[in-house]
Amino acid sequence: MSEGNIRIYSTLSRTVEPFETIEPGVVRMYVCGVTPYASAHIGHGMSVIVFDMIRRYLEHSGYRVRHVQNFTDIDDKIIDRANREGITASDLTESLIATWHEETAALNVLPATIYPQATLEIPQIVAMIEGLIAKGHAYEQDGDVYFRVRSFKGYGKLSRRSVDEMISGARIDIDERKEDPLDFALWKSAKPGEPHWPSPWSDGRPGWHIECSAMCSHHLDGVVDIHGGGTDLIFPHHENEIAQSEAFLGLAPFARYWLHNGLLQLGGDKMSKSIGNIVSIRELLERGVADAFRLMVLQSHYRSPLTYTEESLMAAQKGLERLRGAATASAQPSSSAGETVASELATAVSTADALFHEAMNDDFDSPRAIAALFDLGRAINRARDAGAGEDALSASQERLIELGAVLGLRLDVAAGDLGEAGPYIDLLVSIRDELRVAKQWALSDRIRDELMARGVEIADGPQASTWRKA
RNA sequence: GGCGCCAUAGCCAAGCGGUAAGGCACGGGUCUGCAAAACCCUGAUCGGCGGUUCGAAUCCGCCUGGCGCCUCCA
Repeated sequence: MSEGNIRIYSTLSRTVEPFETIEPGVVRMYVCGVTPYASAHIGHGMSVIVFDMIRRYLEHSGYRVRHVQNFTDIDDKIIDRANREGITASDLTESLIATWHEETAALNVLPATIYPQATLEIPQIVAMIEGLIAKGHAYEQDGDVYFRVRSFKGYGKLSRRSVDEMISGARIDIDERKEDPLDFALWKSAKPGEPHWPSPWSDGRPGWHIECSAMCSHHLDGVVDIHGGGTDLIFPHHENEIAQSEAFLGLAPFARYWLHNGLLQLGGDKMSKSIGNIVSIRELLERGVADAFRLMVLQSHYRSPLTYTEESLMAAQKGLERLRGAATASAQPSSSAGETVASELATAVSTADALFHEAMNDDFDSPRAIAALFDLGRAINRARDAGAGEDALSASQERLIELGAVLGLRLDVAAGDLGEAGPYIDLLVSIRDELRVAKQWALSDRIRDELMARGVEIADGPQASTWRKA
């Protein structure tokens, strides 16, 4: 295993650093989840796939991963949407959270260890705010509580900006109740009709940011190894989390490695709910291209932005089929290859294995790792064509499938799962084989074409034909 | 205005100091009754201009063109 050899780029240092965990063999990973107020789009899908890949590789490398992904299940947008639909905020969020679990599972994302929700952690949040007030890092004002940004000397270290420069940016709300325009809300008193929870300052709700600090402390013992999210969260969200957590805990760094995935672009712009250029995860699932989407995402480095196009999705689909073909192809009936073929294949396996791990250890370079998988796939096909035996072939295919699984790619798919149609297709194909022996080309071609039109692809072998779901 | 990122073959995309991975598409070939799949062959000097270096796609500067963030955002 590769534990101890991994290097990770951290946004905090802007450099690649050796990965060392707080506790040996255990990774505490906190990834910012969604605010469930609308259905999830493929940008969320990309992020969740990226961190799933990272988590899988860490586990593959021998670590135990405590993976926490939160839901920020109370905020203005949730309240607005719930009011418009005439349901409660929690009805809305519970429904969307349930859907989230279904959809991410369908994307082959491993479940996080814990999925905390802001509204179920109010006591921890209140306690943290009290602690911040006690230490002079926060203050109450008419039932609201604000974080005193200038009381935290490290403010701006993640996003690399200084408080004085931020002042000049004219987009900061001037709020008379704040001591300083940069201060941000930790607790907001409820307006009439809004959901609220009791606190020493008012019946109200937590501000954005504080829930993540509180849940991190509660579920991962304060400091974490990896803290992740999209690049759009660097400022203000993660900057504010650092301020809150480090001010509260009185130690730094609160997170050792800050990982940020590049954003998915659509039509040249960032896909965003507010712009409205959305492709939902559901659409992807309904089309049956979830695995192709994962391959598309992982064929680009996680830190780079990625533009989603139909063309690149289809290219990934073809690539996926290629890998699956190599992973599941059967040996030729007349396998009589010499030892040269077997030993060349064995060499290809160990080469691919080494390249794969080398790439993944280098800041999770999945594109390079996948290139090694394609190389292995070619070597397998080649060996099969050269008449490699079942044993040599299946050993290498197992390795290909295992490495694919480390990335969450399902390469070991059954040749054709069309449910109850299977036996009937088998029948048609075997009749067609007899027609072919009788050189009844017109009829056999017709069967092939008709099946193809119904999503079944036939491949003629030397002995018999095989079929698979196209 | 501030902070930051990016620009590699038709498209997507690795590499980040020693003479360009991989995928898709295209073309040629092998195999096949014809196909499909598979396999083989074929394509780039890395946005532009300077500089550093024995040597740069990789480092520095300038320019051009994109993009993200600056309190909604994975």
